[in-house]
Amino acid sequence: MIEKTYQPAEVEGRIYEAWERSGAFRAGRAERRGAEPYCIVIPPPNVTGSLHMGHALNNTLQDVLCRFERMRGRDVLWQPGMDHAGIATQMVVERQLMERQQPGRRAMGREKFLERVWEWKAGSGGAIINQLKRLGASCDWSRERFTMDEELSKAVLKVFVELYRKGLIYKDKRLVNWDPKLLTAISDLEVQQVEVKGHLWHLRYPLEGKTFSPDDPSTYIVVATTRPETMLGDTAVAVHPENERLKHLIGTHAILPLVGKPIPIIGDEYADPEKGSGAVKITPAHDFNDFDVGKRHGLRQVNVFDVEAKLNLKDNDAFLNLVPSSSDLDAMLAMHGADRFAARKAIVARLEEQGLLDKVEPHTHAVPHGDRSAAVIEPFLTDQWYVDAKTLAQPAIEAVRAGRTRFVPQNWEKTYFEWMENIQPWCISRQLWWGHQIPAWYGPVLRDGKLHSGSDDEQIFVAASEAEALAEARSYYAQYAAPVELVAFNQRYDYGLTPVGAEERRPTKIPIYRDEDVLDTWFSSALWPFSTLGWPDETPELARFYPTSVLVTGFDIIFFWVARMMMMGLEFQGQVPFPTVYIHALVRDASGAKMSKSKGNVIDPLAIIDDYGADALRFTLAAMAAQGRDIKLSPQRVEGYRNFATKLWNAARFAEINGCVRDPEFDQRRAKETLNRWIAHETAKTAREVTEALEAYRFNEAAGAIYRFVWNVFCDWYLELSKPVLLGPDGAAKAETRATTAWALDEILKLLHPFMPFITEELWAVTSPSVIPGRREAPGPESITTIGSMDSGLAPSARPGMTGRDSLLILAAWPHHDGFDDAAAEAEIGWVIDLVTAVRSVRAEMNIAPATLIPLVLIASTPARERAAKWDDILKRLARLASIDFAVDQPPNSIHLLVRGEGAALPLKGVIDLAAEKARLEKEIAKVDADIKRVDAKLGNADFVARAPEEVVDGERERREEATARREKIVEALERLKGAA
RNA sequence: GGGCGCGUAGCUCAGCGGUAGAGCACUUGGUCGACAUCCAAGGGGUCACAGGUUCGAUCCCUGUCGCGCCCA
Repeated sequence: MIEKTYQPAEVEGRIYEAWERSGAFRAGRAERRGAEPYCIVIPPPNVTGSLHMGHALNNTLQDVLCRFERMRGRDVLWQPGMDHAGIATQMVVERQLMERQQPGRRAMGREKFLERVWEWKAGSGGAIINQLKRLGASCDWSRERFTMDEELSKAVLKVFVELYRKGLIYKDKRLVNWDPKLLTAISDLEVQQVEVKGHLWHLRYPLEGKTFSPDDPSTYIVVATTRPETMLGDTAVAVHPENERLKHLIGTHAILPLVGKPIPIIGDEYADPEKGSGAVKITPAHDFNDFDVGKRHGLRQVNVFDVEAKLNLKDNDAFLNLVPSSSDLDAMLAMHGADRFAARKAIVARLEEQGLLDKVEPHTHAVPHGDRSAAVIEPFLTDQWYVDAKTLAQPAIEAVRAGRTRFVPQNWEKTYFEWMENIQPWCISRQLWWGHQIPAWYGPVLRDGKLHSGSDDEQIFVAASEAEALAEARSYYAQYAAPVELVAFNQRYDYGLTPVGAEERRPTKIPIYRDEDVLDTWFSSALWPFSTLGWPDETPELARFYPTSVLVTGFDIIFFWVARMMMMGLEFQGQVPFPTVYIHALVRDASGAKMSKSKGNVIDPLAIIDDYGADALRFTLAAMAAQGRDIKLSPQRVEGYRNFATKLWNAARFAEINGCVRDPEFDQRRAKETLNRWIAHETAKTAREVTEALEAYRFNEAAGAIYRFVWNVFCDWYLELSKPVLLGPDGAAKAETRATTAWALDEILKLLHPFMPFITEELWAVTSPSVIPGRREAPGPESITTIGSMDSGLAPSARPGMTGRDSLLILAAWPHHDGFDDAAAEAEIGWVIDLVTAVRSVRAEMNIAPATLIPLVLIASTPARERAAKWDDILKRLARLASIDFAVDQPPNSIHLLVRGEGAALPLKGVIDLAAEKARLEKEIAKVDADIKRVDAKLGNADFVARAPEEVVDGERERREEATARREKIVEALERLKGAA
């Protein structure tokens, strides 16, 4: 028996286990060896992550596609896994150490720390995997991958080495986005620009050769800056070359206040004459724009901060170069080690004392913040590894232009092109421990027959392994007898030099050491579509599933991930990683705000699943996933779809109660009963709609089609119309209707399964247990022979007479009805529906009590009379009629109806309010008149008749005829009513 | 400043060159054995505004206003 109510919490876990045990999620199932492959790689969630609504949407859509294609017979691989989230994970573990008052990362050392990270991962990492399972994700978990897995790490090494050898990876000293809290570089994409209310300080820089006087503007130049503390690193002042007011100063020098050294005043278009004072200070080591200006003019780069963004002045050769000693300088040196914000205050104060502060304006500007640490990012001059993204981007751009990869919706192409065409070098090194350590080793450089070393001057050996790196180094240093030794970073300059002669010293060993840094997590994610399939090995999976079929992701990740997968896929596989990228919306809260922890407006998908079931959540997300718009999620909407699940459940119960048991011999196309032919017709139509919508990634349309079919067609009409037969005497018609009901329900379960996998699988099982095909007489639950791996743990409700399923629903064949169509059945049942609806309308309007049975008179053609006779029972029951009679003319004192062009009347003498009926008819006439008027306006327009397509004009003519006929009948009815009154 | 998108029923959103749709909310009535997580009926929209293209515009184009996001 089907339970009275559906309990998602009770069912979902059991069903999920059954799927896993059956092996249904697995790619490469033996019976699908010859099937077309279908592959989606999951956007790997962070190992630190937990399921939020964005994941829920993203994975629901992927699961819908995978289940759909799996049912269509394809060999589906939904490749799951996670990425190692370098910064986030390291932060989590460090925080944990701190909370437990254990030694910090640096105290325990790299190796120990990494052990701890792995321990953490084993313990509390990857919680999201189980959460995905609760959502119903049908990933092939046997193939789960992690970006730090040995195999995937191998891929990372290979890619790094190859790109390095091609010159597409290189080391460079440039400004990076430096996080002074996490002490690492981050990429442009990990920087969030935040609008901050700050100030624009106008500073006076005295001109060389003049005696500074605050009262004489000709003795100084005013520069405007938002970051006065960087002035210690200024190496020029720039003015626009066409700035009439200031251009005469170009070529002269200003004296850098507090430092006292002259810096050139240069002409550069970067200085906007309209902004600030028209002159800007140039600090190449602390500003991206200034860096470029500096390159153009050959300016020195003076870095005045340390890695924590504290003033670094003592022993700073670049800063102290050519600086005369002074009390100002002493004061500045005394601030060595001061935080940048404290330095700002102190410097501004000192400038003000000396009359060098011109003015201060409030100024709102964008300040870069680290997306993980929230610290203000410092442009910082360091050596880092870069990928030549510009070169790699070219084929990736071309692939989208040529349509080898298309975006759905297409307009995201623009975003992709926009970014790709302006792409910057990709900084891939991170000063972290958790991640793929860069396979680069350094040793002293050989020049003029001597070994030189120093942090800016080293020989680099890039190799896939330590052994290879050593081999390379040995051949490089072949002229020395001294052994090449791998040493720790802090021993990198230890040559153990031995004196040979008076001058010469020879090394007793040559140290090489490995780069301490790791790679950006996205570097490994970029390889995901092929590294997870086994590359660099030539695995059968790689051959079969690459390129993958589609990528499903959010737009926020186009730059981070999609673009990079395109680049790497094309470079290393020679093919795009996916022909289609489906970009879905962002999930927002009910009022449209982005969900965020700090706003406290997060809707937890797991809480929704607890309250309404996973199916309701999935259906909601799919139904709202219209292309090109964000999803504003409200629990109310989920509740509505929970009700939908309940509706289906009850329909199945109704079928069961009425003995609607599946008959494998039954062929709906040969059904004899019109009603059954009708539902077959409607089912075929719905199957087409759902299929076409899913093929076009129109999830909301697919969901809408099945929703309407289940509720408004199957439940509201088919089941209602079938009741007299099902409740009536046994016979061929009843048997056929039972079989049809069971069949239609099965088709519904299949069509709905991608959206609501749990309840459909449960009903599939409950309505007929999985048994070995051919074993028709299932004697009882205990002795059912289940298909080995398919044994389910599903509700064993086998009863005598039930016939077995060939498989779980998840592996059942998707409906396709080869264009089955029955217009005659549609006409007949449609008429019944319309007639019942029309009568109900009148009853409601006339306030006729439900208990009152009323007579119906049909003024209609012979076919309608036949139909009426045939549907007599139904019509009486659903429209609550006392009798159905026939007449040539409308009887007096009756209400007039029009159903599919034919008249009907409800003689309601004494029951109806004649005045009300008169008003109703007049209202209808007005409606029809408006209709006619509109059509006439069109048809009266010669241009319309001449230029509009023929079928449109014909349509209008037909409409006019119909409307006129309708009008006549209503007028007639009205006349009769007046006559009677 | 550059780019993308949105403004349709009270709310959330579909739709889209040829008579405006759904869910929720609302109103009225309903418990006949699937379902009150339900059934039946109903009200409610100059499709932001102004021009233009067209035989015809909610839909295409331009502009205005309002809102959001991304990149500088």
